[in-house]
Amino acid sequence: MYLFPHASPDMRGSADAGAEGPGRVVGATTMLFREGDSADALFEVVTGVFRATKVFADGRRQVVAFAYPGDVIGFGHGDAYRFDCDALTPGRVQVTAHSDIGQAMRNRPELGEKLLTMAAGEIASMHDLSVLLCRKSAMERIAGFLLSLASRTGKLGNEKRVSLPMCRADIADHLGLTIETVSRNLTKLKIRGIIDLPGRGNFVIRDLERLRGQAECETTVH
Amino acid sequence: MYLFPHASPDMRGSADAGAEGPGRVVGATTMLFREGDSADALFEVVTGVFRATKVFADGRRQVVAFAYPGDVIGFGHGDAYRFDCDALTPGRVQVTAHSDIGQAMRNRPELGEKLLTMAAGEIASMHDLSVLLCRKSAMERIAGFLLSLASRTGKLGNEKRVSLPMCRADIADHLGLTIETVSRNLTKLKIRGIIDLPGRGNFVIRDLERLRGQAECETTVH
DNA sequence: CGCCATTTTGAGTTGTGTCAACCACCGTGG
DNA sequence: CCACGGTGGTTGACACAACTCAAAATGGCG
Repeated sequence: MYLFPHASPDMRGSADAGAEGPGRVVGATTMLFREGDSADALFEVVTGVFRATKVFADGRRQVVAFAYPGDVIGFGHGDAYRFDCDALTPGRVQVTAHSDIGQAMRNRPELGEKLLTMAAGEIASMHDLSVLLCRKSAMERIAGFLLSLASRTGKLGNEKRVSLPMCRADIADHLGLTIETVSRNLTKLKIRGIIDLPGRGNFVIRDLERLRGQAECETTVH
Repeated sequence: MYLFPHASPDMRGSADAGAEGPGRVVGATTMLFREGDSADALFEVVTGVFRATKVFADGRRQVVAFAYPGDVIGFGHGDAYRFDCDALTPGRVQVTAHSDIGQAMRNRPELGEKLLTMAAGEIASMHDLSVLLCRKSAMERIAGFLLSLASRTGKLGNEKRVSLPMCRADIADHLGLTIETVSRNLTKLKIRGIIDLPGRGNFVIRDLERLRGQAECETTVH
């Protein structure tokens, strides 16, 4: 789910060292990069929410990840970026050129191991993500998604308003569902009193335990 | 799909340096490691086919990957392996202790970048895998799987017999389907004259172009 | 207030899963 | 050599979750 949930303090230190000033300020809908652009920098999200999207020839779209403060975007590409990335909200990103990272690694070989460990963690979480996408029901995916948003914004508790800056289409394309299915399941959670939907762009967890239950295994898949 | 399709010559060189002799010979069904075992080595497949499997508490099973000669297994774990790995056929693996890799990286900092590039490739291919699992129809997945097997065994052409060393359950658990769906779609491909199934453990591509067509976009998903 | 995009709701379809029976292959043992 | 049993694969009937198409409702904004 996260591009880089495992970013280690060392990594962030190196990013800080390589970046100039307080980071780049961007407005909502600003593109950080497009698929095919020369991949020459890492972006660490300082504030705001970003969206990584892959569009296929036949029009199918996959929102690869949403990136929150602390997440790092731009790793896991070759010479060129493999997907688009833009801002869902105004925000700020710390930019580090790839060349600076190579430099830092030559100076501090142990940094390489740190990065490698990070990458290993990322690979493991992608394995998990594959499994989840491939084997979970719509309700499990949506409940799990809401939980992950609450967790990442530090509001994993009852009665706290959590921001939902992405539209239904983004959620659908992230979870491999349609907007109708997303909407229906959100409504179902609301009717059951598990969440509340006070206007667009927000939700409230009313019953965390039951939401967790929905994320587990509502229906038997396989 | 591949655990390590991007293994660079340098990487393999280092593996050779660290391994003793011509590699370890294993029989079919030999376990290389189990989930939870202390993750202290990398395995590069020399001959044979290996299977990486993750089993969940609720019994759901995911075949994370099949590894063919040239693929490397054992990367992307933390201290402990995150899934089981066993041999589908008799084979041979080159073993390199993790400690030797750290050592080599300290001596040759550029090796770290190589490994990092490998890891980046792995992350990218996992992104792709997520997309495929999440958005492709059963037929697209199966046709794509057959194509990838043919490609990896160097038999990507018409009328060549390709080995299919894994059982239907393995294919199903790899592609996120049931054995019945796998079987039905294989039969459908056979009826249409696109493939042939001459006894267990093999298949033949009769019409490569049409198989590619099936892998693309048979039915509209989303 | 009125427009437009987004979201929700409804009705019907369909692909894939489930359950169950059947078949084919293959090694074993009489 | 053949009967047997077991494993793995195929086929069929049916159910249901999610998709598709369509229309109505809501919310934001000028």
